[in-house]
Amino acid sequence: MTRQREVILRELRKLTSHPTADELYLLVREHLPRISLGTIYRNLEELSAAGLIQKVEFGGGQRRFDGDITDHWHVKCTDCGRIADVSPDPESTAQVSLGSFRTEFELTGYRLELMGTCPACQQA
Amino acid sequence: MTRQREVILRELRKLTSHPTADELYLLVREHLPRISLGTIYRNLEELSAAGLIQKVEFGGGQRRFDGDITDHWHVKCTDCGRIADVSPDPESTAQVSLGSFRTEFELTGYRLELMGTCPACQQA
DNA sequence: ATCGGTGCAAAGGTTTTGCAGGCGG
DNA sequence: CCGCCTGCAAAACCTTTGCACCGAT
Repeated sequence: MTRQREVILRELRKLTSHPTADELYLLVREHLPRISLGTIYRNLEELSAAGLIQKVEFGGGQRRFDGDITDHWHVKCTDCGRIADVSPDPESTAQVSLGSFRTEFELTGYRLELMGTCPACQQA
Repeated sequence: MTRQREVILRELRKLTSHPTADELYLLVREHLPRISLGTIYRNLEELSAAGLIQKVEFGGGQRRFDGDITDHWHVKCTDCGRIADVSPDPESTAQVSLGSFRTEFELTGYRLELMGTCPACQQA
């Protein structure tokens, strides 16, 4: 755990905004002005592999990262692109059960991405 | 509906392999040798906007396209990367119901991507 | 002294776009 | 004749990688 990795993890955990590598780069640079974008990417990859953070890969856009590794889903606003968390209550976690799909694949996981309109865009 | 668009749509509908733009480019070029990759992308975008085809955007990889627009999901093999269809039977469609998520977003849709091991990779 | 991690810069791969020309209406 | 669509090429964009250097063990 280098200084760089430590700061990246700390800054990411401060946020609930699911930043891109580039957005995080700008934030981390305030603490480590000489850090490079390559280092950001390398460490985000490491942290993700170590299970300390989560990659959020909505199709079409660029990769985003989430410091919250508790079980939850994401919803993306189709108007402004903002991504928010959706907490998994007992009712909704029960909804996706890998056992009940008809396929010859041996299922190991899934990604559920919700789409909708955020409160701000609903008013506009 | 130009000749180019027509051929692209026809070739895509022939396949169940969820090709990338580039893979489709190679196929379409056998019929229209002078077509450009830019035209492929432009038309796939148009066709998708018109609801005639479907974009399949698994996170992390490159964009894929599906000529089958009936309601179904996709499963990606985590070993070989192959993408297959999962037919939605009455049992599994009932599993995802937008009404039961706890969020302030007004939900309009979702994307469910399954991950697993395909029959071929299970043996290997 | 060694080794992993870093900064920097360049490369890489995919997708988008500007532009002039062509085709159909 | 007009306007849309094309082919071509360049640009744009995000991410990865090679390399020399540094810092800590």
